[in-house]
Amino acid sequence: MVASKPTTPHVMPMISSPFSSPAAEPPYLANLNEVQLAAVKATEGPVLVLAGAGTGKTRVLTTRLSHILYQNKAFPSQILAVTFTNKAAGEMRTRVSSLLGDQPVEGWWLGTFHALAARMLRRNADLVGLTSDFTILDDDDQMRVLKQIAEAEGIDVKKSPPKLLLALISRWKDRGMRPQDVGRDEGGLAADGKLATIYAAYQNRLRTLNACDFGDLLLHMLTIFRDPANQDVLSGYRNRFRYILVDEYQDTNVAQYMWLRLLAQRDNDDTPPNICCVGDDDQSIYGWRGAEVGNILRFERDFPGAVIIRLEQNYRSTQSILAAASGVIAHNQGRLGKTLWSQGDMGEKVRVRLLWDSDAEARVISDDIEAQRRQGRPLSDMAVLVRAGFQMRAFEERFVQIGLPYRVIGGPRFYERQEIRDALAYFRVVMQPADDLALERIINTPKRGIGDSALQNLHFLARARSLSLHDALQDAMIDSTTRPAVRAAFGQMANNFARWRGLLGTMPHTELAAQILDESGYTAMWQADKTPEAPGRLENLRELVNGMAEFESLPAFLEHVALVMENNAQNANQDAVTIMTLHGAKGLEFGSVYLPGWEDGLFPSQRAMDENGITGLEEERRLAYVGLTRARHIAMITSVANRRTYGNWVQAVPSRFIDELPKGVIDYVSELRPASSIRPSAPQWSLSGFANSQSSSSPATPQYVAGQHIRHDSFGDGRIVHVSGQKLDILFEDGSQRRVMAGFVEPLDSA
DNA sequence: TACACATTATTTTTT
DNA sequence: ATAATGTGTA
Repeated sequence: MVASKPTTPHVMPMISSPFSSPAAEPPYLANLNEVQLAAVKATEGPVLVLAGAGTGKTRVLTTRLSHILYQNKAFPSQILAVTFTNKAAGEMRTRVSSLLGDQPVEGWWLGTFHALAARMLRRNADLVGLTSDFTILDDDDQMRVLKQIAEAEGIDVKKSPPKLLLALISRWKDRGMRPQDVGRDEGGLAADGKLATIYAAYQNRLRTLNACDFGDLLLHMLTIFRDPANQDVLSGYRNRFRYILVDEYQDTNVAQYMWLRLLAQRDNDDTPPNICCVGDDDQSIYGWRGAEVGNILRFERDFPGAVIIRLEQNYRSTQSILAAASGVIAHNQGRLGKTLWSQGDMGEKVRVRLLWDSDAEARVISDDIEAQRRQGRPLSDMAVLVRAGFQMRAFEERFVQIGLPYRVIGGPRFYERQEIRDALAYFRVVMQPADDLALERIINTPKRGIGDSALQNLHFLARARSLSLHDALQDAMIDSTTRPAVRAAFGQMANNFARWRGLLGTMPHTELAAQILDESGYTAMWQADKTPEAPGRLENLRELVNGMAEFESLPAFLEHVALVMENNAQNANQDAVTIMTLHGAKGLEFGSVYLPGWEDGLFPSQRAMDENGITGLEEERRLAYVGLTRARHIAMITSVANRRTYGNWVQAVPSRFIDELPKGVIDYVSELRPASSIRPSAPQWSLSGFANSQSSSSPATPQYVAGQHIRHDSFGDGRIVHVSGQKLDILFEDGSQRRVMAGFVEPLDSA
């Protein structure tokens, strides 16, 4: 096999270089293959690099950047490099520096879309009615604002949970739509059809709070860029960025795409922009978050004259793993199409294990991990990749039980812990008195005798005089209708905040932070707390203050917290198995990868299929592809016949993705025996659909045909749309389509 | 206001 | 099953 013809990059006239031109072929270009080299050297004009899994994408990206810098085509400050995660940004920074001989590269615009947009917005906040020290709200804050607004609009927050409203509004923002761009009735059924109104009210509220949510960072920049009155702002950035580089392009949403487009175009000039987007349509797994695969599929049309380079030689996985992954993803329609190939060994077949329940699953996987470890493989080179967070617990429990070191990625985040959020709220009020949300959070934490009614009173005062809650504290002190005890509490708060604010800049910010936590009584509150978590919380607070030392100032730290929601690497230097979600595993690789929970409904997720039909299913399939291609040598897929869901046992059917695996590269073993021999209490159901069990073990099971009406114990009545062996695809009356074993249903009509 | 008790939703995936 | 809410009583 041969790599796809390396498309010759078209040569553009060299732009004037800030430094003198270099001469010899730089050392960092060694060891790249032909296609990779082409991708690195095609620095001018629009380039799309389709990088299959394990084809050396990061290497190409970093080398390309080094190349631009090494050749003095641009100053670092003239490069815009967008990554998907902060971690990826960090990695890029380190690798480019090391390619350039360990020289730190300073001053380039490298970061996530959100981090970069925030940086721009801080400089131009006044153009959208904010000040440059605006607060970036996290999920929790957003939800609270939205809840207040929904309630004010008379919405039943039970029926339309703020979480859902927020998701819908975020989706609008992902598509670059402001309230005025949304039609009155576009909100659908949510919130009694008033979603558009709520959205508008929400945006107004954020502006009063001098706050932004994540989507706003981009949305506000779009608003600024598009206003002819701000042409100079846009021009400024356009002229600055000579080279634009985007990683994980398949996961960009519309707003991000438009932001890029605006930056890439030149004023009064049709010179094609030097924009390089790297991605893989087969690894697009964030559609639910507004990502548009269309962006990558449309690249050539968006950027005429674009060069497309395909990286197809895989350096990561064995032939078997690659074949398995390719076999699954081949079932998707509408791909750009790529053929991964590798010169590697066949390697071991991909193991597929059908097991009784989640305990067996955890046991089988942990046994294998220990076997690998005995063969000398480090635990850090192994990972359990789950579809959903709740699957993690079974593995944690098992690993604890047998004393296997592990680390969970993506669990509850440090900055989402209650005590951390409380502490941050104090800091936020100090920095940003208008931050009502933060003040509300801590106004009675620790208890100060400010209850619901006192808070309502304060709200009332604030609204009457158009003040922030913080400023209303002062008024309340002299307000005669306020009870004296409450008045005193308000007064003390106001004084405290004033004093702390006065101390800003007079002492190291870590010291100030510690002082705030002490003087507010917050630390004392946890010291007095006798619950078992209290010591841990105090420890976290200490860690928070220590962590601040790395930052220049309190605001710089708060910015970091808002945007860099990355997990603090717990026991990072310990040799441990990684447990994480499939989403979290994107971009990583491991020697051995364990893929549990391949059951229809869990993976592919029922919800994905119900909500987005075939599109949802295809995204799930891409997730399967991502999972498999994380593995270098060993991949093991497990599926379980019984899974505990919400506390009770639910039967499951092996994932349809298992059927899609090419038989030749699979080692398929079912450890299932007829149910009766293991669980006398289990219902009369047959496992004959599973491989290697004796078929026709239950002659009682009737034969079904498509079109037949059936009844299912838990899902109700439905109609069979498809029969494949003992597996039935049934469309239930609630509208959901599920795959269930024939043994679980009974016929309603005798067709 | 605070605590004990009852009820309820939770299971996608995250910058 | 569990954690997070809400409700009622002291």
